[in-house]
Amino acid sequence: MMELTRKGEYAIRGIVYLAAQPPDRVCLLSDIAAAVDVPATFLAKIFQQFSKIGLVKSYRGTGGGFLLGRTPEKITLLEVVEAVEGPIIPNRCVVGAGECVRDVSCKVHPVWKRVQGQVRDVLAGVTLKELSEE
Amino acid sequence: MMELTRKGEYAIRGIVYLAAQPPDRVCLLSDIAAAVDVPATFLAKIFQQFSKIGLVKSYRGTGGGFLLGRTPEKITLLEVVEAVEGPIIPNRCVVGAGECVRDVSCKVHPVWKRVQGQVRDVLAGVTLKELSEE
DNA sequence: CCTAACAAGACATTTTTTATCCTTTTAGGG
DNA sequence: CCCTAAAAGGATAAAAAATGTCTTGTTAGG
Ligand code: SF4
Ligand code: SF4
Repeated sequence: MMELTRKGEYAIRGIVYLAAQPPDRVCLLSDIAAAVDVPATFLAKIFQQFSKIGLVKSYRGTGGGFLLGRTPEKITLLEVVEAVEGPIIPNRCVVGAGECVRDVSCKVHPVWKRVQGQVRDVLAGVTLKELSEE
Repeated sequence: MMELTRKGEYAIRGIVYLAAQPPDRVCLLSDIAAAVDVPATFLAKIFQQFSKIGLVKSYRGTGGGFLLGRTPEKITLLEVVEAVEGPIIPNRCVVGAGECVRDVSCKVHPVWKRVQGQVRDVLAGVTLKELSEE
């Protein structure tokens, strides 16, 4: 239960690698993939998701590649994870009202809310800066 | 990410229902299943898992059924969840050393440890007693 | 020995994960 | 203007996990 998928793990490895590079070094996807040992085609999909929400900037054509969208200290692990895995949902009832008919009186419901909060807090408390320093 | 499966949700609903019954009322699986709206055959599998580790006691034959293995205040939500979902594993590297070749120097690794700890703490802090009181 | 009830294992279906491939778009350089 | 580099996007496929069903076996009571 509660396991990060490979996609999530790959996403983190990829963007942490990017964060560890000199600030304006444009990185090729193929280089990142090789460095962090992830299938290049799969990492491509991941970085496309990053790109759409501005976590990374992408440049096409010769001399193209990827750059971090913001400075590493402004990107949290929570953002990275949620970018590819979607929101942190320990149980479907935390999505919103109406997901479960029992949620009004359910005693378990608030527990999942608490779990969600704790996980989010931990992940939001870590930035790419800390993760990329050696 | 991090979503409880139906199995886990069903497990909780089933055992919370059992905890809400009078202490020595033997409950039929079919009754529990109907009460908590879970497919009876699926719930059977779940209760078999509970039974193996003593979370519930089972009796076969006429007049048989299920009883809670311990008093509700001695059973935590963590036990229930782990009984059917396995241990709380936010990322495979928290399973143990050697799961990931990078774990020695990895900065992300301790974050997952922290997540694991927080989730376990929340779930371990809730007992069936609290969940079954109205 | 007949019936009630759980146990156990095999099987089937659906969904999710984990990719791969192909075509398109964008950009730079000669 | 073409050629090449590189990312974007979409379709597809294989593998794994989740979700559930079915059949048969076991245990106990009457
Ligand atoms: S925890 Fe309660 S509210 Fe949430 S899905 Fe389960 S029954 Fe519904
Ligand atoms: S977080 Fe680090 S140690 Fe854990 S699986 Fe990822 S790379 Fe390996």
